[in-house]
Amino acid sequence: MRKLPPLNALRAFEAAGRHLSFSRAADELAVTPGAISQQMRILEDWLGAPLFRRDPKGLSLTEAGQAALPHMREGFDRLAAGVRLMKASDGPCRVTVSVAPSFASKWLVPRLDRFQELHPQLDVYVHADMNLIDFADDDVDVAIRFGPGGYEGLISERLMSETIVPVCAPGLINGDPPLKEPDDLKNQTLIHDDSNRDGVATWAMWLRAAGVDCDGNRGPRFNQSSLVLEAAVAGKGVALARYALAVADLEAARLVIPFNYETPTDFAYWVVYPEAKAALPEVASFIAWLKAEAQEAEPK
Amino acid sequence: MRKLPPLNALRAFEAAGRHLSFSRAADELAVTPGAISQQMRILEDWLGAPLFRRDPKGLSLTEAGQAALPHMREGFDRLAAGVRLMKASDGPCRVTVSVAPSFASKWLVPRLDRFQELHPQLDVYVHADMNLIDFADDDVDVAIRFGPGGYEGLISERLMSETIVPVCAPGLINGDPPLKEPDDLKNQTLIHDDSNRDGVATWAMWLRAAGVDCDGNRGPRFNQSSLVLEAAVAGKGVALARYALAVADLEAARLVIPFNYETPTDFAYWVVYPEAKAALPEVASFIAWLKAEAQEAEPK
DNA sequence: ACTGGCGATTAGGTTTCCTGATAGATAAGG
DNA sequence: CCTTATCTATCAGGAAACCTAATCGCCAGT
Repeated sequence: MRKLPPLNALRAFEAAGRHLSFSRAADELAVTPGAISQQMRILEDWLGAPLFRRDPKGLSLTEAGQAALPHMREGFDRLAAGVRLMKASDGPCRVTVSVAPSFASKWLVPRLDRFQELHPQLDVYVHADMNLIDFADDDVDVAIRFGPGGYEGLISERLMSETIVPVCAPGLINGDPPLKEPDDLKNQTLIHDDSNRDGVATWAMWLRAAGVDCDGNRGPRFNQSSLVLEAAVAGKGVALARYALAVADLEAARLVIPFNYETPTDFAYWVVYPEAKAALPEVASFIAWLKAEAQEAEPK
Repeated sequence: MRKLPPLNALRAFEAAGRHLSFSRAADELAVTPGAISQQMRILEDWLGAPLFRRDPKGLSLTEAGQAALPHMREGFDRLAAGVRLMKASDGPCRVTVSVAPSFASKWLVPRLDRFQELHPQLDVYVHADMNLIDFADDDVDVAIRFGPGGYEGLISERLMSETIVPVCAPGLINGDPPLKEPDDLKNQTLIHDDSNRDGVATWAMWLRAAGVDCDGNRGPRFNQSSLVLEAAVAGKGVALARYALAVADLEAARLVIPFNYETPTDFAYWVVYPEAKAALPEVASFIAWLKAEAQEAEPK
């Protein structure tokens, strides 16, 4: 016989432990901080053991709390997934996907209508955001991320790998000055992408690898890859682009690769989602479609 | 932002769905049936969809309810596992194992002191029961079962395979009448084990396979394998035994195998437990130990 | 037709939970 | 040093959730 403490106290603990703050937990659950404080006292009394250390400088979890927190998260995730299954919902239902703005505009959105065709009853809500999202906070079903993979407590499935290529507007190739070989980059404006985290090629790295002796820090910088590409399309200079993002512009001849000097990267695109979300048919459909699209796009 | 219905209603649903009876759910949760009924109404109102079909002939789940139920079970399992982790408990803690009485007495209990040596701080509670148990109802962490495997919604790991052999007290071999070959069984008392489900060799099946023409239904019957073995030790006749259960008596020469005619069976011993239980260190230790012991015992 | 088992329903009481106010403690800023 | 902001703890009172007890209707098996 399963004996559980008051369930609301568990939910409060899950939120408080995740935020490491009673106030933010209270905010999330739409109650006052006092309520959370009381619930935690009740829970700790029930257990006979403390869950939080109330240090003057902030809250932290005891070992017991630390150990239990992931299970609480996973447990409530499961319940939430179950609840969504209950809402029979012959009506339209929604999949929310969190994705970086550039990947959304350059890769995902152009393909979305194909998903709509396959699943007319499903609405996709694209939540474009630079930051990693918290699946418990925001109402996000699945995320697409570019990085090294291996996201803690979540299922990560590799979508596609990526390579870095230089791109520019076609006019620059035979312009004045011309752009025929890497050394010509010394005379070009370099456009920089600051959105990439460590581990992805920068101009400085690329130039060094290509043997071009030149300061790779000149030129305009953008914090979104899509802006970088649009600047390149507008002929503002030469950019280092992630191939998957540039491919549409390359195929439309709005961009060209001046010289083929690919830099593969260990980073890849990943679909990331909490285990419990896979139980929702609409989410499962979307993930399956994503993987199929990526498969098709991958061989280039 | 995760929006959940009243958690108590979900718990009530999980119990009601599992029992397919409001009364039994009420019993389990120690409330009145009316309370369950109300909770279900609240939940269905909240969802805007029915979860149960109230047929005159009994309760059944709607499709939505059916789909959601396993998630509720799993969700509460996770929460329960988390709660157990909270109770830091440097004190002694307990692993409850459900096992058939014969296997308990003939295999598990003789080895338990070795587990105690390895984990002195852990207490093992052996819950011997013929029936399959319900992990949610009873407070059982892990079960050992003899059968075909593949238990729904639970993790099943194969412990060891099994073979069926005839056994008897040593004195019967050269007794009067003697017991030298299968045909001599016509003159012996056959002891029957009724505890085995379909698919495990009976005397009738064994005699037919061995080409002995004889009615295999004579003789005393027991509903527990351990009683069968003890009758054989006492010289009451010849029994068909599961090797794993008889091995201790064979090694001690209280029993012998009159002629080697093994019958392998597709059934095997399995450790079975809910996924969430694996998170508990004491349960994980016990399962690991079980598998190691079985490994050692298996080669015979 | 009677009886027992099961679920639905209602009114009313009990427990749980939350609020709002208050206090203490800390850190940043003037 | 004092102010302000932020955070948690605590308490009393009230709101909301929850449960009981009693009753009804329905069916099945005496």
